[in-house]
Amino acid sequence: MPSQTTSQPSARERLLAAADELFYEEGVHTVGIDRIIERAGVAKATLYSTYGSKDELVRSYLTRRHEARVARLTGAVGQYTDPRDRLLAIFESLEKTVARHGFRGCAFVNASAEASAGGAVAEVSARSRSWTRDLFTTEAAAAGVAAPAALAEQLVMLYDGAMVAAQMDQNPKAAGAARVMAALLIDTAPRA
Amino acid sequence: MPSQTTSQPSARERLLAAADELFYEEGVHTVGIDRIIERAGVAKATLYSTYGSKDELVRSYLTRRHEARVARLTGAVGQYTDPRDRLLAIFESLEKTVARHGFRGCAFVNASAEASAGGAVAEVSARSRSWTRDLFTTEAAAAGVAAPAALAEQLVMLYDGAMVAAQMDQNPKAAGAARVMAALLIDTAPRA
DNA sequence: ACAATACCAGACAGATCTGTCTACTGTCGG
DNA sequence: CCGACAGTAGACAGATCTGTCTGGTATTGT
Repeated sequence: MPSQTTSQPSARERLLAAADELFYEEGVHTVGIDRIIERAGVAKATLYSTYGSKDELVRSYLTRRHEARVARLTGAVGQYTDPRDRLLAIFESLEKTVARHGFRGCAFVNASAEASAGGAVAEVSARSRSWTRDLFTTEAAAAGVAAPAALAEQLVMLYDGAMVAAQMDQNPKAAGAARVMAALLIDTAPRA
Repeated sequence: MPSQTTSQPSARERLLAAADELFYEEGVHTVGIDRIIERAGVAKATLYSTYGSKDELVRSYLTRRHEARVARLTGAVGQYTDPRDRLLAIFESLEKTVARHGFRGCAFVNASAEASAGGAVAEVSARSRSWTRDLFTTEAAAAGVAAPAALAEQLVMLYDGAMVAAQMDQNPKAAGAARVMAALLIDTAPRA
């Protein structure tokens, strides 16, 4: 049980918050352990007794990013009942995400760019992408389209493309353009 | 003038070829100078007398990638005369690209994920993306659409999204799905 | 009161990375 | 024939990175 007399969060949480900011802003490889413990205000030994290795901290960072995405998207989708609205809500949420100050693209794509093929990064990324695709597939099926998996594949591509455009071209309006394309695809998709 | 008595390419070209392979496969930050000179069969001093720094080698690597893209896409587009075919030819070319063994996503997106904001990577990436967007815009205008820049923005997003999907989901068929979506967008875009 | 726990500060080892420097080798033009 | 040049091999400096270890401090449960 961590001490909670002070109002500060536990060392574990401070470490994860510092890692989240620094890894996302500057890249997993660029940011060293020393930068993280300095920002977290935590001793190096505490990091290693808590997370064991940098690789495990990276895994926790991506897992946290995934959980944040799940919360964001399920919250957005849950605001509506109409299946078409629920699908478009994902893109509305994306519009807010890419407009946030400090947006720097998809954490999973970025981390995968610097990680080796079979490691923790690939594993968590695959899980997160699979969850996202399933969300699209479920909602597409609820919308009554004939091939929900195919529509989901298209919408995921728009989702990814919008994040790349927002990051690389510093153009947050890309997400709105993706939403418009998504509406077109949803409305022209053959129904069962 | 480099010596050409042997059939080997110059040290400069061997270095660039080695850097291209290794940087793309494993990431700019992960691959050290020693790995590159070892694969190129070149002395370390030669690398530094030729390129000056690792950063300049990275810039040359990305410039080479950009030139390859220009050659690939202009070649693909040039096979057709009908504006619609010329636009779709870009996606046909993409289908071949992502199906190639060792495809690992967009070199510019990947390099940007590990580079700082204002450096050589950002500069070359911006130039390449601008060229690509202009290609789409020019062809969209030739196709007679009312808002060629807007259609180009959409098509670039599909282009990026397909590369992300092909890389992250190991799904080369994503590029074909992007081509189908592109055709829909081109055909439904308002004409002038 | 006291042992366990959680944490901090920082030295340290060992590896690795970029970039420089020295010394040597082969080739070619004049 | 010889000086200029391009390149090789590898030692080296200096920085940085991960991970370990020592020693000290404060809080907590019993």
